[in-house]
Amino acid sequence: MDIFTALSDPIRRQLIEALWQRGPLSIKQLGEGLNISRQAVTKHLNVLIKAKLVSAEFSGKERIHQLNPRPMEQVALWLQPFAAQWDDRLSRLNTYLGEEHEQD
Amino acid sequence: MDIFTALSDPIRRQLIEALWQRGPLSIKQLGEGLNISRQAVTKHLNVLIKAKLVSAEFSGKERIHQLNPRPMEQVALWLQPFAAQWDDRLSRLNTYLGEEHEQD
DNA sequence: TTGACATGCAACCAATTGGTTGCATAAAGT
DNA sequence: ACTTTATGCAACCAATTGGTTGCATGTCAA
Repeated sequence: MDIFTALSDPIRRQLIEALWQRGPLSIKQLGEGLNISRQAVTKHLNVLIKAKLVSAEFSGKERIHQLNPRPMEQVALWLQPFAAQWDDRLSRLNTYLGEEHEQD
Repeated sequence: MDIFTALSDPIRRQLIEALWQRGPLSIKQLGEGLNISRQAVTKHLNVLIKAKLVSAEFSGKERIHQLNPRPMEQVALWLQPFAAQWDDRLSRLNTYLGEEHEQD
C-alpha cells in the first residue's frame, strides 16, 4: 500500500493524529470520536498498517496500535524539491536541507 | 478537492514532477511518457487544477499548464509535528522550524 | 477552404473505496 | 458457567476512481 494513498483519507489522518497525541490505542478507543462503525475504523487502521504507518499487537483481547511516523519521511522527501518556491520559512528549511547535511 | 487526495495518485505526482522539471506543458506533451489516453491525462490534470496545484490557460489551441507548488506546503505543515521522530537530518529541520521562525 | 491537430464533452465500464450489517470467537469480569 | 467486551471475517452496497471510446469543436498551416 502506497503511503500517499494511506494519507489521502481524512479519517486516516485523524487516526494518525490521535495516535500521535494520545499514544497507543485500541480500535475501539480510536473509533470513539469518529462517527463511523467499528469495522470501518478497523479497515482504515488496516490500511495504515499495510502502509507501515501503524503497527499493532494484541494485549489480551485488545489490539493496540502504535504510530510509526518514520515512513512519512518519504512524503517529506518527495515534497522537498518544491519547497524552494514556498514561503520564506519553508524555503529557508529547504536551503538547510540542501546544504551539506545529507546522510543516507 | 483535497490536496492529499490529489497527491495520492502516482500519475498525478509524475505530472507534477514533469511540470517542475520541464516547465509549462500542454496536455499532449504531459501525456507523452505516460501509457494512458489523452483523456485520462486530462482528467488527472483537472484534479490537480481543482486542488490548485496546477493552473492552466490556453495559448491558441493548446492548454498550457503550470505548476503551482505552494499548496503543497499544507502537506509539509501537516507532516511537521511527526518529523521529530524521523532521522537526524529531518529532526534537526523540525527543531529549526520549531524555533522562533514562526510567521503566520 | 481543407485538413490536421489539440482539446472538450459525454457515455460507458470495471475495479476500488468507504461504508454498512450479521455472525463468530476469544478474553475478561461477575 | 454466564455475560460482556473487543475483535475478526464475510457479504453486501452505493459512490467514486481511473480508465476507455466516439464525436464535436476551435485553431493553425498549407
